[in-house]
Amino acid sequence: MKISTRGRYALIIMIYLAKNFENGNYITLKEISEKEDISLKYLEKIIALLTKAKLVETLRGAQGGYKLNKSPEEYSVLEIIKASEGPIKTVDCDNNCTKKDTCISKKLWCDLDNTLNEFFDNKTLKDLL
Amino acid sequence: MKISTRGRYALIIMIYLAKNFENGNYITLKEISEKEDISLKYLEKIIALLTKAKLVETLRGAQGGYKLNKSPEEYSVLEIIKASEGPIKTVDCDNNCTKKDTCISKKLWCDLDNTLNEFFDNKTLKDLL
DNA sequence: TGTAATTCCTACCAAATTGGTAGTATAATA
DNA sequence: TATTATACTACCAATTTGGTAGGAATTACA
Repeated sequence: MKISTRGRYALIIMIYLAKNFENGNYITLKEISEKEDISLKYLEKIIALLTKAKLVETLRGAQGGYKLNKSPEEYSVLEIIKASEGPIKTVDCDNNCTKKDTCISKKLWCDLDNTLNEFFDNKTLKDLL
Repeated sequence: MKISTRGRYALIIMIYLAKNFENGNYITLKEISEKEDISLKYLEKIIALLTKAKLVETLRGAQGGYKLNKSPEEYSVLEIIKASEGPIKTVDCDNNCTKKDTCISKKLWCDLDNTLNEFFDNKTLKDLL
């Protein structure tokens, strides 16, 4: 029942980019790494997830970096969490489960997932600034 | 962001005991293990957490086993989850964190923990039957 | 056109957590 | 005292977490 550093650092990155959204420049990971005091190499791995999910725009090479591709209020925290931590599924009740038809707590976990999805979906990146 | 088998199996055990609460007998883990198809040895380890938290009453030896010590509607799901999985803390923002004063997402994680606590606290063991 | 800056990609690794198994000691009951 | 249970301790494999390292590809700019 933990949010791992992947999700937390992803959010830190996105907040940093959001703060610099207005001027439209690309921000390097090096800058974020130094300002937030998180290893560059680890941030590289985490932002790769955000890039893959098309949450950020990237430019390689000199003067390159990352920036948001829409304004902060258009990002839900949910999409950032999902991109970095994967979909919210607090238990693995998949179709392989042999007891799924009689499982008495299935509804509980379903409700939990819904509650969490709603919690994160109701918050935008802008709300965090 | 997962509920581990500890929490899930703990709940299964408690639900099983709740179903047998009326007759007042001790239920053996062996029975639960067979009915729920979960290894006896693993269940032993999990119920030890519930015993330690005084959520169940135990009797050793022949005719022994486990039973609830209060009625199902008096157990919140929260206390069962806490006993088996530990307190709900989705991120480790402890006092050691050097950035805790400037941390922009601290409130988010606090709200999240509160939401989860409330979610589980509002449900009793009886609600699951 | 060369070079510095920067992302992208792949491989590797240690520590912690998860999900168990096994054996034995202890207690209660018939 | 034999049987039935829980209690306790130690161990272990697989997975996840939280990284590190090195180099290839790309771009801007002097």
